[in-house]
Amino acid sequence: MNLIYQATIELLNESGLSEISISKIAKRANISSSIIYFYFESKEDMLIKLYFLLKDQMHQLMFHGVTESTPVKAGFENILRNYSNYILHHKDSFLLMEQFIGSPFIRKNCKDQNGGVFKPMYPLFERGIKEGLFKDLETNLLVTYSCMPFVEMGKEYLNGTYEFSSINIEKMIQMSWDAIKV
Amino acid sequence: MNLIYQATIELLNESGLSEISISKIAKRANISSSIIYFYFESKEDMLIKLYFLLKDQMHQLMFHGVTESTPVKAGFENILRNYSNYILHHKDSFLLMEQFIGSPFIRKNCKDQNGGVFKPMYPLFERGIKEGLFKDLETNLLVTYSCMPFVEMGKEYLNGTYEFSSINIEKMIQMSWDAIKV
DNA sequence: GTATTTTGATCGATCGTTCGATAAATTTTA
DNA sequence: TAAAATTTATCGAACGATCGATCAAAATAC
Repeated sequence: MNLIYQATIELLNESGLSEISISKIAKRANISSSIIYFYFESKEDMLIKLYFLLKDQMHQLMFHGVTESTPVKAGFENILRNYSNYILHHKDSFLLMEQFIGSPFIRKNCKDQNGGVFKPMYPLFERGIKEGLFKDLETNLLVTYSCMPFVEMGKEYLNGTYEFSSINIEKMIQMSWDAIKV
Repeated sequence: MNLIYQATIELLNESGLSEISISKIAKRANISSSIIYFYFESKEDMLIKLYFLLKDQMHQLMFHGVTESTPVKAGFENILRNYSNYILHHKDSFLLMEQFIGSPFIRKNCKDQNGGVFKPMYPLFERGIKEGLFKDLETNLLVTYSCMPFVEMGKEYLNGTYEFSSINIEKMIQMSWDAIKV
């Protein structure tokens, strides 16, 4: 099953949702195409399960070492550092998530994921607002100003137009903090 | 030709790149499928030309009323206001651009567009750095912190989870300015 | 009446999916 | 524990449908 996922990730990042097919996945994974229907109901079912798997993996990495009792500022910094490491060390997964998020395919089939992939960060930010650390604005606005620059600069890193060095990452964490602090 | 484009935009926003086909486009536009090959070399050729058309339209709207002699701060604010209006009044175009940008299809076929869709903003930001208004950082970093939150909140607006009111837009312009000012 | 635009028919290729046949692993029986 | 029965995993072949693309003929415009 991991063979199927891996081949799918590769092909999607190479050619995109428009070019993928069961036979191409099977050929890439060196398996028979029919076996995919032993593990999954359909092509769509497989893609959706892959999306949720990658999303869960990302969340696990993002919140590593951060609990409800972690101080807001430390949690904020750790999550952004974790997310940077995710971009650095799981490029395929990161790129594919971005492709999924931009496509109506996921929008249509995954009603659950309202609030986007950064939804699990909301409680931390709401704590930050309560403690008077963050501006008293909509939570999704604060999360967006904190996280989206990392997403975009991650793409530019994979594009070769930005360096994701420790120094640059700390610089960005500071900028994000400045954008939303009171 | 506009019939073709319009049908393509609709179908792409409804079902995505994975589900589109020449015959579906023709059926939606109430034309024969063969005529698409009179105007375009191939399906890919058509999609690429549509992408460039939408990108140019977006740029025209974004820079409306802004020239090289516009003061940096006024230019900055006007561009973000223009972009907000673009999101508000060209939802289909905005959504499709995001889908294109996330897909390897455009990455592969449009080498020209390095720097992303916000490339034309770079000169303004470089002026801002020279004038000592902006932090002396990489231009793409400044542009990202200014614009990407608008992209994300635009998606949340279309999602029904954020209001793109004048007040909120001005609030965001202020936040973007705060993030990158010295 | 020539040039431009549009069509319907049609091509081979590929699509997602199903099927029956088995190989491999596990469980049940005696 | 050996044999039999069942379950799980994999395959290649094949299905009708649709794919992107072509082309000669028809329609339209000038």
